Amino acid sequence: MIRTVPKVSDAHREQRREQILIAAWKCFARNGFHSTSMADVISEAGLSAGAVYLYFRSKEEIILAVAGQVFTGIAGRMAELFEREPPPSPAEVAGFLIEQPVLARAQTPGDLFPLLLAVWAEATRNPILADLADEILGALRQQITRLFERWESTGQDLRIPARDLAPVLVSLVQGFVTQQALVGNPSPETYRQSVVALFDAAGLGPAQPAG
Amino acid sequence: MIRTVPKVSDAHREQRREQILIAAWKCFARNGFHSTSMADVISEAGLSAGAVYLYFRSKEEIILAVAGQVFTGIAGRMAELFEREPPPSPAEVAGFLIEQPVLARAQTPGDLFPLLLAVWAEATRNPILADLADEILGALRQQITRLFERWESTGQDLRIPARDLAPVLVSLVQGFVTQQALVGNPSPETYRQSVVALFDAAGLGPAQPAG
DNA sequence: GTCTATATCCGGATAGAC
DNA sequence: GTCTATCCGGATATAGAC
Repeated sequence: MIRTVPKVSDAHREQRREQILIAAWKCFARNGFHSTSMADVISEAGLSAGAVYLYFRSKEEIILAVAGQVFTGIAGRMAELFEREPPPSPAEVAGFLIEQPVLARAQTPGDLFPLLLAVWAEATRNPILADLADEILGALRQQITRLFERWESTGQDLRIPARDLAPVLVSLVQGFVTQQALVGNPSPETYRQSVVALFDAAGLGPAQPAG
Repeated sequence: MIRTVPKVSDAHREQRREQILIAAWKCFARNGFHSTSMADVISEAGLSAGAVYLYFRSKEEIILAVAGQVFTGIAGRMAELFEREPPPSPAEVAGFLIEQPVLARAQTPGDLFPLLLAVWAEATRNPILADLADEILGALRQQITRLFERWESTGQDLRIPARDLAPVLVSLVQGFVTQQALVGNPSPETYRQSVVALFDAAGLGPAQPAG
């Protein structure tokens, strides 16, 4: 006569975690990690303290989960670029990355960009996040480097070592995120256009003749 | 028979404030704003709580003072570029800004860059810092724009509106700061070289013929 | 002017009822 | 599994002696 444990278990558990992470995402985007209290997250999630602590051991654990999603979300859309034929030019890669800095959970970039700044700042202090940042940023650079090399292999001239140009391209995205978060401009369209024009002028655009 | 107030007053007062700000600078660079306690700052300054609160009303006030110095320090070295004759090319401006992101109080960039990320993140939440960021970033962009226009006036072709290219250049600096803070590379030399090469290739270098 | 000691508050995490 | 009430540590800011 042993009653079975409630059947909800697994799916329910995942759903609850998601619910909490979405709430935390919103709070962190609004107020950053440190000005957000557990009470804020709990209230936003519409749960109780006891419930939240059943799914996450600590605030730290929630921060790591959210920050991890933000980080990995950035590199997520890269695969698409590898499928293009012919291989995209550096100008195209740059334009793509600026257009789609992240999708992930954010509906509006207004939510995402300040959160990104918070994650970067936190990563300079939290060893676990620092490791993650190292891994993700390394992978992103490597993928960009490979895309450049593929483009070179079609007979184009990069003029700068692919390995060295990749961080420059990453900068263009990070700087855009930073300026958007700080002052709300330039617009993605204007900025993208300027960057693409710069790459075009440098002979790294789509329509450049080989050599 | 009224005793005069101690003569140290003014100079001493400034010196004490400096002492506290330097201590706060160090603490904030190490641990960020929110993980730094007043006890940390007080201990680093070698003073007592009572003394510190005599010169600053609150932790908030200290944060604002330090963040303000960090922000304004960035735009400080720009004047030098305006004195150069002939006007520097965009490549030269970019190279200069990457070399000298800030001098200010930081002995080593290792101290400065994480602090910069902390300030940027904080500015997305603190209205006073947000205003300051708006002001400083606006001024920086405008100065860069003017430098571009001066360069154009010597018969060079920028190909991109000066006003639109300025944020791109700012990005290249912000992205460098971010990547340095996160993973410690690329080196300033390598990065500067790549950026300058990109601008050169785009016809924005020092030795390009007019037209 | 400077120090020590402390009042006060706030936030994270838990215990135990239901 | 979930909620309420609460504990406890730590941090800011102050009071009062010297």
